[in-house]
Amino acid sequence: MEKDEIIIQSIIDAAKKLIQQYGLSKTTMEDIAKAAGKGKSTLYYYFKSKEEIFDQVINQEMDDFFQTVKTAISKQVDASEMLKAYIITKIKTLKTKVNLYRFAIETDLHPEAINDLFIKLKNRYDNEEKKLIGSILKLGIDSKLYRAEIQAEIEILSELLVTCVRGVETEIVTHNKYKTLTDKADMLVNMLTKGIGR
Amino acid sequence: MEKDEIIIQSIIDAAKKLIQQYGLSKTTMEDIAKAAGKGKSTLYYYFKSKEEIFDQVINQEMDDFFQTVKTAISKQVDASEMLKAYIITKIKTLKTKVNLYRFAIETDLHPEAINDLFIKLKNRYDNEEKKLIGSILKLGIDSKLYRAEIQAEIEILSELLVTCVRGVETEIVTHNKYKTLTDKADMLVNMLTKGIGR
DNA sequence: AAACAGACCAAAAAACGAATATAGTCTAAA
DNA sequence: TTTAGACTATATTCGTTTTTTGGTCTGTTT
Repeated sequence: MEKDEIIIQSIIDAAKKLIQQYGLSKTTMEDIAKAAGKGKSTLYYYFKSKEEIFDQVINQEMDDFFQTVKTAISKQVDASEMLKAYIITKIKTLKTKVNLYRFAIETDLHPEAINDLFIKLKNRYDNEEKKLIGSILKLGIDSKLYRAEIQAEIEILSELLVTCVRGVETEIVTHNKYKTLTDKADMLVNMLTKGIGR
Repeated sequence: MEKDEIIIQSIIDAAKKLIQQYGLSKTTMEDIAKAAGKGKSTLYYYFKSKEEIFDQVINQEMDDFFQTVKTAISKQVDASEMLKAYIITKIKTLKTKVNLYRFAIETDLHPEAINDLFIKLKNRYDNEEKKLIGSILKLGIDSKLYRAEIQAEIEILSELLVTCVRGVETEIVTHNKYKTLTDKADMLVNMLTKGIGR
């Protein structure tokens, strides 16, 4: 890593820690500067605004999140197991992140600033997620696990799956129903593969 | 209808209209009284608090909502068609209600009062919805459309389906993706019955 | 009594202005 | 090139006053 990259990262890390402790709105540029052992104006040498720092913090967290899910998927042997791993890992990781930022969520959630943030994140990662699921389905077809006919509908099916998992996600995270997670994941994937019809 | 029932309903109707126009928090007891052509204290003769009036308004709307969905389901010939009708009618009806209360949602959504409301509604209707889906699945099994084995998992499967539909709901309502509604409903039910495995 | 109105009150919310904090800039020094 | 610190204009917080509002009480009409 270049020297200035190290400094940039140390600033982001300082901001990350402060956001976790105090929330977005209570974290000031001076707090960050002090925590990073720099003067405030130094931050403006590396970043053009407060928002840019926050964006980077959030992007790093999201990338980390996504990476965790991808790694879990890559360890599985077939498409159906991958889908299960996707659901379970995603929700578990979400839980730890929510826990990490639990205080920040409490203090910041009401202002609509956070709402804009969610929209930004959704636009950014929704598509990647669809593509990820799409590639798993494709793999399932190629390995003869899934019927070839679904190839034509793979796009909308991926979208549907992401949406369904998001429903499960919301249910589980907002109502603390973690016990049912693996059951639901198994059932969803079983239903998906075998169907309930006779 | 009894005379006092008529008056009670007229008060509720007045409140309903005002809530749609101005939102929960901007609708005062005096507004309601004036709109109903009564004095303020008269409202307290029929209702014990403002909250009680609002609860009744919301309950009526929810019952109406639920009734619309049930009616649509009852017109279908088999379980799978019922499930499709459930998804489509629910989301369409939701859309019209959201539209009706669009202004109220705008002005009221931030305060956490509305959050408590959602929790109340969820607790109240979630279970009814699960039972509804459960009964459709049961019907599907009885009519040999669905495999008998799923009988054992009917509870958790209903819960899963409600959750998935809620995901689709959120996606469609918050991102105005109404065009994809019937496609998604068809695909979800097809996936559910036939599965994608080979 | 049943159904209502209007004055009334305490408590909550809105309005307002002063004090404070904060994002971002500028200048200069290391 | 990198950093600090003083500086400013704007946004936020905070304490105070004023207004609004849910709810009660008293009394009047039906």
